[in-house]
Amino acid sequence: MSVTIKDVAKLAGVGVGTVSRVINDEKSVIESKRIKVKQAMKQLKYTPNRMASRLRRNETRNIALLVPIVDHPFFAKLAYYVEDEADRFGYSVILVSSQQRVDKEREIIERIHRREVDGAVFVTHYEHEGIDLEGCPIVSIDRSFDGNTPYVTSNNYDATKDALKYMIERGCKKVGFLGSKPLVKSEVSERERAYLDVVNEYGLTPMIVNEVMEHGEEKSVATSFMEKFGDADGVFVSGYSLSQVFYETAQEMNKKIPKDLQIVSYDGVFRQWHNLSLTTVEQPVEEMARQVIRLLIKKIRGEETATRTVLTTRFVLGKTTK
Amino acid sequence: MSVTIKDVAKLAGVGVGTVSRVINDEKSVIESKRIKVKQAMKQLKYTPNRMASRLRRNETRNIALLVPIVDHPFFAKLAYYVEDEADRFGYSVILVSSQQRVDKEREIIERIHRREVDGAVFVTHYEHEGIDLEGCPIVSIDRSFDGNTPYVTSNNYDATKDALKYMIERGCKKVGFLGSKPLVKSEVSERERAYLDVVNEYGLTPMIVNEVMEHGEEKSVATSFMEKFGDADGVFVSGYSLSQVFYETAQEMNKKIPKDLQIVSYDGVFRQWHNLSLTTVEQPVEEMARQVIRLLIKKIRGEETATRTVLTTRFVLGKTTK
DNA sequence: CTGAAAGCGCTTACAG
DNA sequence: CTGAAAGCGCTTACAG
Repeated sequence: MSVTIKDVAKLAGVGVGTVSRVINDEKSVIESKRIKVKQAMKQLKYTPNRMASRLRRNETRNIALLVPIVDHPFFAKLAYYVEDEADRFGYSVILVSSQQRVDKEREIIERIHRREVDGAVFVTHYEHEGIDLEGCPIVSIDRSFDGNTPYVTSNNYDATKDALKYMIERGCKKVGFLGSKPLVKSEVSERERAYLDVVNEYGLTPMIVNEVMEHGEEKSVATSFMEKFGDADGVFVSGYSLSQVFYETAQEMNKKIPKDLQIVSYDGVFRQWHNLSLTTVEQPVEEMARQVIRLLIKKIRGEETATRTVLTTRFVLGKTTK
Repeated sequence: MSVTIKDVAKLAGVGVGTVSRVINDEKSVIESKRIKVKQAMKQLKYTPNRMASRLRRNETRNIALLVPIVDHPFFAKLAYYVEDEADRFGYSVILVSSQQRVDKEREIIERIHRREVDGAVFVTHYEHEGIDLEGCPIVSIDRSFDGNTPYVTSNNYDATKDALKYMIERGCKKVGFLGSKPLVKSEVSERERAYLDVVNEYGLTPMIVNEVMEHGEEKSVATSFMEKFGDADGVFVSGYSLSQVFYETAQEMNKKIPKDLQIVSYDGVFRQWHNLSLTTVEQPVEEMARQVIRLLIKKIRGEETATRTVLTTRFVLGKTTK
């Protein structure tokens, strides 16, 4: 029904191979034929059918981006740059929010097997047993998906340590750590390790709330921290949502910030989206996104890649530290 | 190289047609053969190649979502629900941020022609001449893309009118309107129309700043409003980013909110992302997303659809009105 | 440089 | 109910 390469070939008086070569800009085609073909294409309003060429070439030029939820500043920003970078390489991004659906990762892997996508970026944090990743181009953020997949992360340990020292320099005597524990082995855990080392180094008493947490439980977690450690004069909060909720909780409890309580957050790349100016260890989201895509494309092409790529955060002063 | 339907057929001792029927759950296949086929599939670790079936069936099961920028609360939320709803119908969403790239809409239409996607949701606002939309399943938000495409919108006029009346009831004598003018004919313009009608009805002096604005110009636009109409005691702000920036600007100018200046915003669905609690005409983003996908799928299937779908907003009181 | 032909891996009338 | 065959619209050795 629709116009195909055959119709063009017939009208131009050449073989289908030649038309194909013109479409794909192969220089081998002689100029006169090229012109004829182009004319025929225009005349017939021909557009190549990608499904066909993809089947032949066995590549989809699509990649999947799996995030826990797009409707979250960090992931939205990540999605934005992932799409932008992928686009530069001629890839499209299929967006998938795993939400709480544990099986979404399996599904994406299935999609790779089914040749719906060429590869995937995983930003979710579930654990799986016995997943077959043979020949599945996957890259990740903050953790190696299966101990083998390349991933991009930030300098969690050093940045946390520096931030904590800054707080201590600014007078904090009782510094706490508030976070949500990753479900899997993740570089995010380095933040707690840094905290423990600092506490140790300065002879402080550890005040930690760092349990596995689901989206939506921020408020109760923040509250429980304040109940346990209401006398903290400084808190390092790991994670954007948690930081925000914690800030609000502290305010509701009439804490003077930063006078009585200083707060530093890891993740706060979103100053433009809220008017609360947290002092923040800012992750280089854009660079993380671009790197992760470059890694993925290398994997798709079968090239060697680094397993661990560490990018540097930036310490940004806001109004929650002295 | 990879295992195909032929290999399965051979191992199971049936024809490829039968294997295909098993894959697609056609009940016609006799149980004994079905079992054999399934066994063979498992044994060979067979996964059907989607590219092939898509070519045959001439459907990609992908749709494109074109937003100005995903890294924005409204669009992120929209993307989230669009993906969720599309998923229910077995469609995947290819995310595209148009950014300032005017030609992205054309590109998406090209992709439909090239059979990369089955259809598209447009949430961008550029104008095009002579685009051929014949047989292109496209749906939109807040405006009809070409006067023909179905779209989903909210009750802009009524909601704005109600909000303004609320402000007047709460004592506002000098109510202004701050917005960014849509580049194309859009239902968003109804907000300004409602404002003008209210001003007229109550015999007020119109105070309007509503020019075409690019992403990033919020601050200067907000400032220019305050310079022109510094004596306003109430402002209706159209748009999320603008509301937030305007609020900050007013605060910097030491306006007491809501005592001296009341603010109502159209769009503020993002209370969880910032701790600024604006009184807001809240758009039903989730419902808009779901409706837009259902419309699109109808179009893809060639069914009739309504051209204009209007959903109802909710007036949510925050701390910026008395 | 280029045409004819095989083939990518499915689906689907068709005939039985 | 099911097998053999045609065909979806391309790409790509192959031979010339």
